[in-house]
Amino acid sequence: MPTIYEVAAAAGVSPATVSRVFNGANVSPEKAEAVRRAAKEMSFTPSRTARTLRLQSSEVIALVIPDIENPFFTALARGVEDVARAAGYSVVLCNTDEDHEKELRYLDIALSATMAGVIIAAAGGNSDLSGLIARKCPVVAVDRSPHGVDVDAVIVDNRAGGRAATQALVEQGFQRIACITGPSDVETATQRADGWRDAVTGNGTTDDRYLRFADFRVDGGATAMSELLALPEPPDAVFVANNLMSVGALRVLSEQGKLPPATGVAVFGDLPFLPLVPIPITVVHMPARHLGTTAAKLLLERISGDDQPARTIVLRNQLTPVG
Amino acid sequence: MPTIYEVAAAAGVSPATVSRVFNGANVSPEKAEAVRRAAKEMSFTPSRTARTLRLQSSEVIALVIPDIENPFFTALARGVEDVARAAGYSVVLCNTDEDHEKELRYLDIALSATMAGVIIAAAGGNSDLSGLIARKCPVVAVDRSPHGVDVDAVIVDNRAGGRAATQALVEQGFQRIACITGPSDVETATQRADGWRDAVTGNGTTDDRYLRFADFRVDGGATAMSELLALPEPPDAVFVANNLMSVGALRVLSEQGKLPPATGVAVFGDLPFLPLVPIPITVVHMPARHLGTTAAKLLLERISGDDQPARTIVLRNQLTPVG
DNA sequence: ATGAAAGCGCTAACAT
DNA sequence: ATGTTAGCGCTTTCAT
Repeated sequence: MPTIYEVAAAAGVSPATVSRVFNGANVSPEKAEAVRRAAKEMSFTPSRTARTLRLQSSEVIALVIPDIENPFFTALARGVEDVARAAGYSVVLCNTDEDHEKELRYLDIALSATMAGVIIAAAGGNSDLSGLIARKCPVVAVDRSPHGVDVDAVIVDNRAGGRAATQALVEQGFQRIACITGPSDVETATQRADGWRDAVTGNGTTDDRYLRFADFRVDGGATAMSELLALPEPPDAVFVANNLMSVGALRVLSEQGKLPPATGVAVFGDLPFLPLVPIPITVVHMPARHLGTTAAKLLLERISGDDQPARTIVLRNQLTPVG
Repeated sequence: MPTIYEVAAAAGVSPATVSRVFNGANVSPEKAEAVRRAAKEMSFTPSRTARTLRLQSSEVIALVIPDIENPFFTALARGVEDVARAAGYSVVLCNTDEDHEKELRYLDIALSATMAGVIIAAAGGNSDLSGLIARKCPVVAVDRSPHGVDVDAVIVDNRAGGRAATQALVEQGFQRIACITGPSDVETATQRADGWRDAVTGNGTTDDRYLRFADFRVDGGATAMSELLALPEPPDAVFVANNLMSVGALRVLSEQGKLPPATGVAVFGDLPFLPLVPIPITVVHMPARHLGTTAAKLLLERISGDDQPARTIVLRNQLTPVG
């Protein structure tokens, strides 16, 4: 790897001039040309590492998400990317797999690589953002807002969404509405379950027999659905708190010949790939991409020095019947 | 951000000693302890940037993929991650969106950030890996092997898979078997189409009316399927060359009431989320995760200095009837 | 076992 | 407009 020194020597100028050429500073056309030629000749690429060390900051932002296999998060990632790229930043994705160790490691990297900022959908439980915050590394939380930390957040109203979805089931006349939600240490999971509880209370099914904490993944949804159906008095409807679990739940319902409309189903989040045969399901649409673009915009503001108090932006999620 | 100098001062030792403590070199227990305490006190994190600059290499590897929203690539990513992590490396994902500019940018970053290596599923056309290769940055291609570059590659036999899938359709008695494949500048797309051609030749349908180049995405599959069905003499079966497009194609078939078994369908790649209602489809299983783990292992070997000639590993993809 | 010091490649004063 | 130089934070000889 050639350095600016070698390019400088080849072009007959000083290293500073080479640097200036690559950073758009004032350089006479002839020298600039000479530098560019020499650089091309040697196929010189400026070292980002050295630049980052010198500048104490880079143009890459980290996007930390708990499950890269969930289409919701990949759609969100696309949103982040588009906005970030347009502003000249690159995005690197870090998959934590809902695991705190991995998460911590990535945050550590972001910090010690002096990345420009991080957008994080926190793994379950209390994520430790204190390091980032202490070092004033711009952070914005997305989808899930970490407990007790004062950072920008872009979220949806999980409780209201859960309530609306469940309410739709109530209005459809179902009597025993179950709830399959995510891990109990993930905020969005409990909030959506709270929404469910809001709606079923007074409807006779406050009963926690009908509440299942799963893992936000396909198999977890399937297992929970099986358990519910095995109950002495099985539910006649179910509110599923995320997209992936709904795939599992529907699969089980299908196997047992109890697909909607035989069973009522409402889902928080969009089905990743619509079922081929139209099935009447209630869906709370998640503005995944929009969450991403919004978070990226907030982060960019922070990066450029915006110092106002932390903001929380709540995006609307729309209730739509599907099928 | 405290530096080793400040930690050294606080602990009453030299910077070199601090460095040694953090790198497992020989240091007396007392001093080591003092250093650790001071470091914790100041919540010191060694600068990876400085370390990378000094060492001229880091412990992160870049995984460059063309479509982060495709479950095939995310599964592959999981495979890479698991192997890399176990060896102490972190993986950052770079989404190129099948776009050469983005790809080039990420490769440039990998290089100028002196990453340990890169695993790449190249965007369509000829990816330029020359920079990486010239600088001896370890590279392994996965899923798609870039043209005319001599690098390790982990792939599947696309042509054989396409042939087998189509052959299954032939054996099921279909007469006019169409093919929906990916972009014509993506190797895997043309190879799978070649496999289709192998199988339909002699079956009367070599006719390119039945061949469609789409974009490897859901909508592309849907559009292509619509076009095919609008033909004067529409096909009675279709071989779809990737997972996402099959979702689109099946959707269109469903809308027109022509779902299998009315129409024959064979797919290269696993349906991301199986249809609820069992539908008889032939699937060429893609060992996505395995592609990832294998690529990661090859890369790790190269990183540790393995200098043998480039290898190409062809993984088996298994034909399975589904539904 | 420990310290002093050079240097990884770059940028930004400061000088000219 | 251009060159000189110090220094970003770390690792690693080379001494001791």
